[in-house]
Amino acid sequence: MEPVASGSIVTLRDVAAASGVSISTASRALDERTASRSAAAAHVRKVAEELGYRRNSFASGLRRGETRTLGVLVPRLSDTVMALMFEELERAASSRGYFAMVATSGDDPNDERRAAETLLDRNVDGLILATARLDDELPRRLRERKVAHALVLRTDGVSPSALGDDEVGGYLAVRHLIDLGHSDIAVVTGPTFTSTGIARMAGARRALAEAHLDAREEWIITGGYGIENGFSAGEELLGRESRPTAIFAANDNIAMGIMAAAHRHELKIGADLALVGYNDTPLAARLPTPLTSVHVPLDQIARTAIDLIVEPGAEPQVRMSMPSLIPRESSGAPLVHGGGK
Amino acid sequence: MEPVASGSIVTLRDVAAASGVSISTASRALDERTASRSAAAAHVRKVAEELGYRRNSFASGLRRGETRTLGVLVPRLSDTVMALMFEELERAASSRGYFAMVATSGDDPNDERRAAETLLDRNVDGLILATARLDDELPRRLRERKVAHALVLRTDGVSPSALGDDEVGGYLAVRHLIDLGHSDIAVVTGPTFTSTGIARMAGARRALAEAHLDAREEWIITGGYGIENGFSAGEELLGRESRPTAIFAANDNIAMGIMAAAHRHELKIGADLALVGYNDTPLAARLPTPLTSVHVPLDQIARTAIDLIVEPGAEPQVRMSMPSLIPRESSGAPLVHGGGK
DNA sequence: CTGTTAGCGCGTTCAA
DNA sequence: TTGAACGCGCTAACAG
Repeated sequence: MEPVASGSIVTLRDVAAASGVSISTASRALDERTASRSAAAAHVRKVAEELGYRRNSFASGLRRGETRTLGVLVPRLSDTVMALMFEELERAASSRGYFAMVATSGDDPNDERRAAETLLDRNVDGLILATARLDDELPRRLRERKVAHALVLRTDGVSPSALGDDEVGGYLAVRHLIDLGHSDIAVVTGPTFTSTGIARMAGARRALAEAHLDAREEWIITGGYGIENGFSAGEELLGRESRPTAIFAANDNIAMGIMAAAHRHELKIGADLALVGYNDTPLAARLPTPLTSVHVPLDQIARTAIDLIVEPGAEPQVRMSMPSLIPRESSGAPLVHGGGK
Repeated sequence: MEPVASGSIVTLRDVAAASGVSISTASRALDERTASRSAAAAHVRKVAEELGYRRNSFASGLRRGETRTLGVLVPRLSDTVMALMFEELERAASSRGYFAMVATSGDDPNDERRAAETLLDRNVDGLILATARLDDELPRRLRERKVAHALVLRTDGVSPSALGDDEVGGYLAVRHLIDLGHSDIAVVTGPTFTSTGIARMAGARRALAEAHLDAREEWIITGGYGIENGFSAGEELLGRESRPTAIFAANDNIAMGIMAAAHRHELKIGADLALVGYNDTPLAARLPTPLTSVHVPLDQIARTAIDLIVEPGAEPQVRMSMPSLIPRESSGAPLVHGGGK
C-alpha cells in the first residue's frame, strides 16, 4: 500500500531550506509547546504553511516519547451511553490538545486486555476505561505497570476515577416516586458486577427506608442492562395480580423494555404505571410517553477524567459528579391510592 | 507525562542480545509479514515473548511507512447506525490485520476536513468516510492527493464506495405497504443533500408508480434524519382530516418520531397506521409495537469497504449490498379500505 | 536565539 | 541465512 501522502512529502528539511534556517531552528519554530516569538520563527511558520508541511508523527513520537493521544476502552459503541461518553471524552481531550482513540472490548476480560494492549502498542499517553466490571483485573495491572489511566462511570476505589454519584441518583429516582405518592415501588437494576448497578440499588433502598417502606424482595430485580432484560423484568412484575404502581429502572434501556411489557399488559405508562429511567439518553425525552430519567453530566465526567490523566495530582482521585432528576410524563401519581403530592 | 511503558521498555536490541543474534536477525524473525521458518527465528520469537517485547510502533512506522491503521470518519457516534457501522468496520479491519481509528466530524465540512487531516497526520493507511453530504469536497480532494479511501453508506459515483441499495430498500418498504392493501401512503425522507434520502425516495416513488398510485405531494415530506423531524412530519401528516393510512419513514429515528406523533393523536401503530422504518436498528425489534424496517447488511458493507482500500482493484468501485424488509407488528392492513393481501 | 551533533528504535540495504 | 552499516524525520543537548 502507498504511503498516504505520496508525492507531497514535505519534510522539515525542506521547510528549513526554503526558510534559510537550520533544521533545528525550523523544528523549534514549529514546536507548538513553546510559543517562540521571534521574527524568524514566524517566517518559518509561514513557509511551512505555504509548503503544506505536516509533521511526521512517527519521527516526532519516536523522539518525544509522547503522542498527545489517549486511548479509550469501551465495551461497545452501539450502547448509546458509551457513544455519548466517548464523544464527550473526545471533546474534552481535544480542548486540552489531546486526541482520543477508541477501542471496543466487548464483555470478555481477555478481549479487554487485548484491546488495552492494542492501544498501548500505539503509544497512547494514557488509557481511559469505560468498561464496567468490578472484578476487572486491568486497573490493577495498569497501576503496577505505572500506566497513566482513569476509570469513567465506575470506580474500583483505587485507580483515579470520574463518575456520577450513582447512589444519589438511585435515591433521587425513588424519592421522586415516593413524593408522587407511590408506595408500591419496584426496582430493576443492572448486573451485580457493576458498581453502577450496586450503587443505584443502594440509593433506591435508602429512599425506601427513609420513607419507612419495605423493599419487597420480589419487586427487586437484578439483571442485565439491555432492553430485553427490562422486558422480562417487566413481564415478571406486571404479570402478577399484585403489581407495583411504580418502577425505577436503573437505565433507560431497562425502562424501554418495561415500557414494552407494560404495553403488552395494556398498562398506560404515566397513568397506570409510573416509570423512571437512568442516564437521560436523548431518546428518553422523545418517546411517545417521555421518560423521566436521572441525568448524568457526561461532559463534566469526561473533563474530570481527562484532567486525572493529564494533570495527575494529589487531589481526590475518585471524583463524583452530581446527577439530577428530569421529570417527564412517564411518572405520575398512583391511580388507586390517590396520592399525589 | 511519563511514556506509557516506563520501566519495561524492552527493545529489539534487548531481544537480540538475549537471543545471541544480531538486531537485524531479530527484526526479521519478528516480521509478521514474512513467516520466517528457521529454528533461530523461532528461538528469537520465544525470547521476545518471554521478555514481553513489543515493537515500537513509531520506529517501525517511520521505517516501514505504513501503519496497518485505517481512519474512519463519522458525523457522530451517538447516531446508532454510525456506531454500528464503525463496530463492523472495526471488526472487518481487524480480521484483515488492520486497526480502525475513528474521528467524529459533525456536520460542518470544515470540521470534516480538519478531522480528516487529524487522521492523516496520524499516518493512517487509508480513510473511510461515513459522512453523508453529497456536495462534499473531501472525496475529490482525496482522489487528487491519491489518498486511499472509500465511502460507506453513500457514494458520489466516483470514489470507491460500499453501500446498501437504497433505491431497492425504498421500493421494498413501500411495496410492502401496497401489498398490505394500503393506497394512502406517505413518505418521510431524509435531507436532499444525502444520497440515501434521494435514493430511498426514488425507490418509494417507483413502487407507487408501479401500483398506479399517485404520490400526493403533501404526503411527501423531506427533512432531517432525527426523531424530532419524524415527530414534526408526523404532526403534519396526522393532524389533517385526510390522513395517510401508512407511512414509510426513511430511517428508524424518523419512524420513532412518527410513533410519538401517532401516540399524541391517539392512533394505534399497526392498526390505525402502518409504519415502516429503515436500518433495522436494534431498538426497532424491541419497541412496544415492534417496527417493520428495512435491514441493511452493515457487516457486508464494512467488509467491502475494507477490501476496497486494502485490495484496490479494477473491479467495480461502487458496490451495493442488498437490503431486506423485516416485517413486524407496526405494519398491518388498512382498517377502512379493508384491504389485506 | 541559533546551528551542529547525536540518536530515538527499527527495517532494509549490502556483502559475506 | 546472517550481521554491519545506514538512515527514516525529528527533537534534545550542547555550545556558541
